[in-house]
Amino acid sequence: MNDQPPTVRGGRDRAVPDATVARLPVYLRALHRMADEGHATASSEELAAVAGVNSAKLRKDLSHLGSYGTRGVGYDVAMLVDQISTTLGLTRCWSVALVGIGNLGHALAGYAGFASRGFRIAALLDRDPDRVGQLVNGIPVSHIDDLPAIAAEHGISIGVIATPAAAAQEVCDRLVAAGVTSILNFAPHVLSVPAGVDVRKVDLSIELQILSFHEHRKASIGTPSLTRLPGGRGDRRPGQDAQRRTTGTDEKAANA
Amino acid sequence: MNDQPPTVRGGRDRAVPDATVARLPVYLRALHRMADEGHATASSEELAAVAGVNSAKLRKDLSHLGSYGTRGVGYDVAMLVDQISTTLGLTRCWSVALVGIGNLGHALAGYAGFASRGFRIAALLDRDPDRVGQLVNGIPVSHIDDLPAIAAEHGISIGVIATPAAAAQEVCDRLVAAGVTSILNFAPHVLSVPAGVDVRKVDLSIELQILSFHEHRKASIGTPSLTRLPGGRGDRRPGQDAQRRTTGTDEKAANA
DNA sequence: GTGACTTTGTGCCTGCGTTCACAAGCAGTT
DNA sequence: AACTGCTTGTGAACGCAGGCACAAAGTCAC
Repeated sequence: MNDQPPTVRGGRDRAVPDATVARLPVYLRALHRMADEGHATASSEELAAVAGVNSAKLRKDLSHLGSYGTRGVGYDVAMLVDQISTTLGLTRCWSVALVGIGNLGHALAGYAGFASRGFRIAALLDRDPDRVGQLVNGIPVSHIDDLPAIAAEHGISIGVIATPAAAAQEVCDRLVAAGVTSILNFAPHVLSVPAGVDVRKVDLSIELQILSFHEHRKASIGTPSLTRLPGGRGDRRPGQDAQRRTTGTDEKAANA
Repeated sequence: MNDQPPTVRGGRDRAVPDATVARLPVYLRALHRMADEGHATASSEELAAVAGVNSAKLRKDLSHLGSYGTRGVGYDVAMLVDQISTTLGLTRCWSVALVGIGNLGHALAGYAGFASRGFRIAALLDRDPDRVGQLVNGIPVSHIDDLPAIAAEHGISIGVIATPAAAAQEVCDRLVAAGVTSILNFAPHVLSVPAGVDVRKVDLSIELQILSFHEHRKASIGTPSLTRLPGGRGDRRPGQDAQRRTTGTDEKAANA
């Protein structure tokens, strides 16, 4: 059923677990922040605090990339940035095609976080003739029919789907046909793709529904007896793991 | 260290695992779709196909809510919709406060998927005086300073942060002070919250970076020897698990 | 050069999540 | 009423992930 190892093996024998890959971007952000604050070196405790994770987990994650720390000192911030960037493939610039220039598409086209991480939105695509030709954030909107030519011209291998659910599968098929092998899907629809194509989904309403579950639970058990959550003394704690699994999730797109 | 069981226990003895909770919204969407297509009943195989998961996983997930299937027949679609909705707390309407009316905030304010799932955006908030008073999607933008009054008035317990990273923690603190106990964070910043407050994060650039990793890997191992992925015969397969763990996510925000 | 201190890297254990495989159970037919 | 066929619900096994605790290994001071 599953003919590929769950954790993707890289060049030689260094297998980077999916859970680790999902956290590397967080570490990268933390490192950039510490570099801005003037730190030339950072211990696993410091980094873990900024990244919102356990220090042992961080060390184990980084150990999968190799030994880039100095015992007794910590990690060299600049070197670690390079190493993580290399592992994530961020040393080059990726051209991205964004399909669906509606409400969300507009926001994504203008999202600064993409460009700052080396992702260039090379093409905006839509089906609506009225939108074609418009300039969005300085980029002209092209018709979806022109996708093959545009994808070939810019060497696009990553696509973002921000269409309504009904159009998502067809757009997905077109992207794959145009050579796209990684897709970020914002449409609330389960995509089917050939083997070798990676799909990640972001579903905004699902996130709210998961929060609703917890809120509902808190409300129902909070009313009768326990007035407050057990164990909580009101002290702060990083609440960031509250994320992925949904997103959980989760990472790999192994074969069928 | 962790004084609360990892899987949240509901009313009596039915513990719903976090991974299951994260999938319930997907099942709910699949059920709505099948209802629209005229199915009064659905087998676990059919539902699993639409939801993009393993049928055994779906059955085990649903078994945590109780026995609502009929052996030899399948699940009653309408009853299952009710059951999942009740579990997720979607039988009532949740009022949501959205902070940060920039590019992304505009898109979120107009996102139809929220309203259709029972989430009402009761307030838009921003710090910029120029934005205050504007109508966005028919909702007036209020100043962040008015949050306490607005939150109390509408009974808001869920907040969405769509501000720049630099403002996220302060906004988070204000939301918590105003009584918000569940937060959906789009800002690329790790939030610290008191115990009892749930945080889920959605980081758009992280998703792309994870795709970049896989793309980078495909490119580097694809060139030398293996021309295509192993095991892939080009046939379709639902590639949706490729999601959550980042996003995943993951779920719980237990105590510190 | 030696000692004390700090921090990394990792072995080990525990627990959750996923999947297989099958018994239990219900509907429809004869 | 008994039988056949189909589907659910779950027991059991397996693998990944998280976290503790410690040995290895480096720096700094003297």
